[in-house]
Amino acid sequence: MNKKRGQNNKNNENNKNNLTNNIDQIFDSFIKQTIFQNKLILQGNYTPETIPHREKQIAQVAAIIAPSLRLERPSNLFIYGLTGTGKTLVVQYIKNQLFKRAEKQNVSLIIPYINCKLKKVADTEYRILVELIGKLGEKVPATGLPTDQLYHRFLNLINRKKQIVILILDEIDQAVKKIGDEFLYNLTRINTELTNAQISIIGISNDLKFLDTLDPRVRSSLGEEEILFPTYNALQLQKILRDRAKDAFKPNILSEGVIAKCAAYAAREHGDARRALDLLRIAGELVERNNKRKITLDYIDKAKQKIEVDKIILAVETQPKQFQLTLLAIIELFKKNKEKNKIFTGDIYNFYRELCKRTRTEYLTQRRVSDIIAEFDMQGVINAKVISKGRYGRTREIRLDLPTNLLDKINHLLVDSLNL
DNA sequence: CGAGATTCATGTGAAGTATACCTTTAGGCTTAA
DNA sequence: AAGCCTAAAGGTATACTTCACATGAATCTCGTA
Repeated sequence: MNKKRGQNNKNNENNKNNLTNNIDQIFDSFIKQTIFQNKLILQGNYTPETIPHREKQIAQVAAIIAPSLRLERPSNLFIYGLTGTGKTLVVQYIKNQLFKRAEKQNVSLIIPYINCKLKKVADTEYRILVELIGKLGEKVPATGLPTDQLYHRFLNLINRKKQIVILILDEIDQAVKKIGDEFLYNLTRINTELTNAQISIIGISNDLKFLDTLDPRVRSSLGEEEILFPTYNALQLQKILRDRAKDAFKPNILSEGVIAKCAAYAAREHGDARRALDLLRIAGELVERNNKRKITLDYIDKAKQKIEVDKIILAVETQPKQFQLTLLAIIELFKKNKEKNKIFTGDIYNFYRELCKRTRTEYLTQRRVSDIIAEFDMQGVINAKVISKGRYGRTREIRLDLPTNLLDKINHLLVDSLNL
């Protein structure tokens, strides 16, 4: 991205009248020389026809929710496994199949899918309900209504006729971590108030120990059935990649060993298939951007770097202003005293106050900043631990395990977006 | 020298406040008979 | 008189503040060996 911008600038300086021409050229080269046959196939939300090495899990899930086709309530299901092990994919796949079948048999099924991780979309009980009702085709305000009224609306909405609702809650551990497990209890209890419809819940979690942290009541009802998704090994990853690459790229685009390398990288990170596919896709995009016709091994490395950078950059970019200021304070402090490698809340807060003064921004209290730091920790941007320094008090010890070049990038990004 | 008290800097919980937004309601205005 | 619009009243969620108390190991204190 940066590279492209740089080129544009240069052209711009050379001859402003040529600008549209140049853009045209860029577009042209994109259209003509694509090495992709169907890039969608490599994208994260694509559901392929077959899912290799997940036959057993598919069968299990299908067996568990099959009763819905007879309008019987399926057991609640809890699915867990590390990221990129195909949990969401399998569930989506079965959801589609189930829909087809339900249509044929004239059974009324509703299967809303909600990702609880999305900040500002579904990270409170209220917002999850808003999202849920929205999926059912009804608009509700983003604020202002009592939560239990949302429950009532939801209830009435699905109870209008005899039907089964299978609620899919992805990244459920994130939501519970943030807002507690009470909403799950409420959801599981809805059934007792439903006369026509029935609801069951599919919870998906990346956290293997998540179920243990739940309130026993919730645990027993949510975990009526449990399925573990094991990680893929390198060989399985290769098969997955090969299957998808076959249709995604035009022939003769991949050099020898590209797939193996992608698979090896992903296998090293607990067999994350999504990661492997991203690697392949990004590598392809990079190749295309450089007007080459062949994905070579070194592009995989480039793609790997780009993914890591992009992921964090995106996370940083989308933060609210106060969060950005806090993060900037953390990063600047780290750059200042590199040798120490750890900093404390108090230092951050002071520096943060200074930054606020510089940007003429209202500053938040330390109480709030403390919570913000805790949130960054949860998001995995920083690494914080509450420690006691004995006589010298108690604080969070914050570490930042990011490569320096990335650090600088974020730094610049923040400085830019905050107008410093 | 060691057990227990003290201390510091901030974590953390609860309650309160400001803001933005929602629904309800009542009054006022328009309209059409 | 019926219908519609508007503004006020009363309510909620969320982000933040204020207040108050909790934490936990380094350090201090003081009695004892």
